[in-house]
Amino acid sequence: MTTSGGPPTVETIAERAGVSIASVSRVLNGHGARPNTVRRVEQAAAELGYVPNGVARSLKGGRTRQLTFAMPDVGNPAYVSMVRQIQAVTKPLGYRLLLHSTDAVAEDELDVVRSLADRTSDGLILCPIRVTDAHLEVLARAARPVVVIGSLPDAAAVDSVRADSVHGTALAVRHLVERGRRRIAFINGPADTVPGHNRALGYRAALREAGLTPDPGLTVTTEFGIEAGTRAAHRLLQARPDIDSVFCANDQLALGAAHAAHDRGLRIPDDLAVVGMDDSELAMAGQPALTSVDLGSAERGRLAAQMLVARLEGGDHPVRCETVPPRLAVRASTAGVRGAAAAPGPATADAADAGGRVAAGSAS
Amino acid sequence: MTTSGGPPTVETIAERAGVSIASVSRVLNGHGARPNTVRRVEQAAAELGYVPNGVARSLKGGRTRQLTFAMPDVGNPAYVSMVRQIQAVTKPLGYRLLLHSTDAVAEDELDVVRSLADRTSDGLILCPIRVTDAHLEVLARAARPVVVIGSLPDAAAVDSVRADSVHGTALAVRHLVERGRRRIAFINGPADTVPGHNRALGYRAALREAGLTPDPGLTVTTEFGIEAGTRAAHRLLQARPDIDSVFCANDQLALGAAHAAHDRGLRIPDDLAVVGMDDSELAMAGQPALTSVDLGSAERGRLAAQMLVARLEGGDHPVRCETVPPRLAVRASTAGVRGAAAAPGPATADAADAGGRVAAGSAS
DNA sequence: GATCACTCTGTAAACGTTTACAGTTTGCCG
DNA sequence: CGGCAAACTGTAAACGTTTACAGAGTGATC
Repeated sequence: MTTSGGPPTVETIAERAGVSIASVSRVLNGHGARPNTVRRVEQAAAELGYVPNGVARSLKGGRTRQLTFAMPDVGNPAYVSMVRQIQAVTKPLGYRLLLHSTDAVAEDELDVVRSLADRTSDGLILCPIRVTDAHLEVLARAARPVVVIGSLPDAAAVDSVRADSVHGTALAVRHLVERGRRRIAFINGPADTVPGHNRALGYRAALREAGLTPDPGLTVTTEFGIEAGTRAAHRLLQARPDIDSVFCANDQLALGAAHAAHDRGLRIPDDLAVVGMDDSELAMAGQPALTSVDLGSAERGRLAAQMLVARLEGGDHPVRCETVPPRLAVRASTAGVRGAAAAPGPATADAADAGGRVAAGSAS
Repeated sequence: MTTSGGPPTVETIAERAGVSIASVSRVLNGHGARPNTVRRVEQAAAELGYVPNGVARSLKGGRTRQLTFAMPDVGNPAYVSMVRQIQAVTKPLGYRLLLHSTDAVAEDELDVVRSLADRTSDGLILCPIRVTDAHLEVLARAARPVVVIGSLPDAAAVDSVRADSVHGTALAVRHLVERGRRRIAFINGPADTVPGHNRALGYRAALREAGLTPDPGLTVTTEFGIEAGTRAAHRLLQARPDIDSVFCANDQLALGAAHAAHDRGLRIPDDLAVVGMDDSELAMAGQPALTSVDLGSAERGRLAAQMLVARLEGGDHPVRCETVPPRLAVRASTAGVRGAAAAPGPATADAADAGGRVAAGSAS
């Protein structure tokens, strides 16, 4: 007999039901058959516990119903929340999700895009650490649709979703100004990255907008990490004890800064207001809880997934480039008004609770 | 011409190189050919940018080189560190990783196992929320190798890796006892889970082992979360102000408890020692940093991946069931010796720094 | 009862690869 | 230069599915 050891196939079912493999396929895909045929095929399939081979299906159908998400670091909470949202969009649609950690090496990023040519994945969501010319070249030839999370030159014919670090930073600085702070320090992450550069831009712009002169002595850059934040804050506070607030490039740094303040006997927010970035769980871990800029990681993931699916299932449409507006989660670390000189508009003291309310920010 | 619009295939290459598709395949897989043939095929492939179709390969080869990792929640740091380790093991071996979030619904877990029959994945690492009879049944029929991260009945013929919550908890309690604490409270997570139950077991056992009588009034259970921890700790400290230390079922609860202590003007570790569990970044977020039990999430992920790969590539071997021993990361939240009556051995005061040193625990 | 339209079914090809087998070439040796 | 072994090459089948096409069956209608 042809139906030997292995798992059942259409052929096994066909034999058992006494029909052809075409009928088996049709019944199983609901393409219409005589009731009698339907019954026999379904019974045979049920008895043998038949499950169609997905690989064969993919080969015939020309698509795998698999999507790939490639990002620098699985551990980073920002990417974790992207994964969660991507799942939320794609799982109900029956897509499987392949996870690829590039470990922040550019060549690995290029390889992921190139490997789309092996037809293993129907589409890709890519978070490049930095976009080089090589990226653009490879993206232009990509064998499958790609959505990039990050900034791309306008010329690139690739869908993308970007955060807005400039306005996100400005949002934080403006908030501190409204709370009456004037000597606003800035602990930045590595400055040689696009977001790092943009944060510096937003910081200076927002200060000037508020009529304040950016003071180079109030900015330090450091690698990311809680302890790095503590060290940087100590350095700042040592050199410039007059600082009344600090904005940090992520929540790790902010929490570290809060620790430093505590070590020095400074009270938050009375003596030092602290604002972080990412609105991760670490912001809630502060005591008091930290105000934090949410650059919309979750939203970016959701959007990217939707755009990719639209590319796959919808017809043709022009290249999309979306910018997710930053939001500010206001918490106790910036509560209270020290000086009211700044904001002549309606008082903002009612926003001083720790409830984590959120204010929309502007997008470019 | 047969080579039309689509991407190049072996046939396209064969035509261009003037050889048969068999030769193309052989050259590309290094199975030996005349130098002249090799040269022509390689040139043709390079010129056309040929990439073999992975789906067709999988169909012919009977394996996809894809593995699936299924867990309840992508956001949970414990699973995140598992993902990272699994990647670390499988990526160098050329496996792709499919991520499946079951959202903690049992039926979804069963479906993942069942869907192994579609041949889309070569193997599965499953983290079930709880193992039911239905799980065992489905696992017994699994079409591909499965490694379960979690506890399985001995009878199950499935590879598994388990944590040891009992000894992990005991490790924490013993540490507190050594530090001179006597009224050791316990904030547990949901008690109707296997780990929740095991923690309760370990807690009582370790107390008795130290000659202390477990006091039901010193244990509370709550859902997980920082704020839940704060509330639970307030309740405990209100009712029993004599408490001198608290062990919490995860770092969120521990951090919340630390906040509560701070609110009440208690100093850590002097007035209240705090120990958490999972050794996540939150433990470092405490001020002072929190001592925490590491149940070995990373190690479990690594082991599970290795076991799965061994099952796939190695020959047959008996079912393995590994238990990962817990470790204690000692930090400042348990520093200092208040009473020396407990540990008559060498003083342990040198472990009182915040350096996060790690002590091995016992495994069953 | 013959014709027709219609539905259902089976055969075979296709997706793109690898590989068993048989056939061809090559080089070597006597 | 003939014979032989070894190395290489091509044809065809196989993996398991879906589907175009043609053929067979069904029922309705005249």
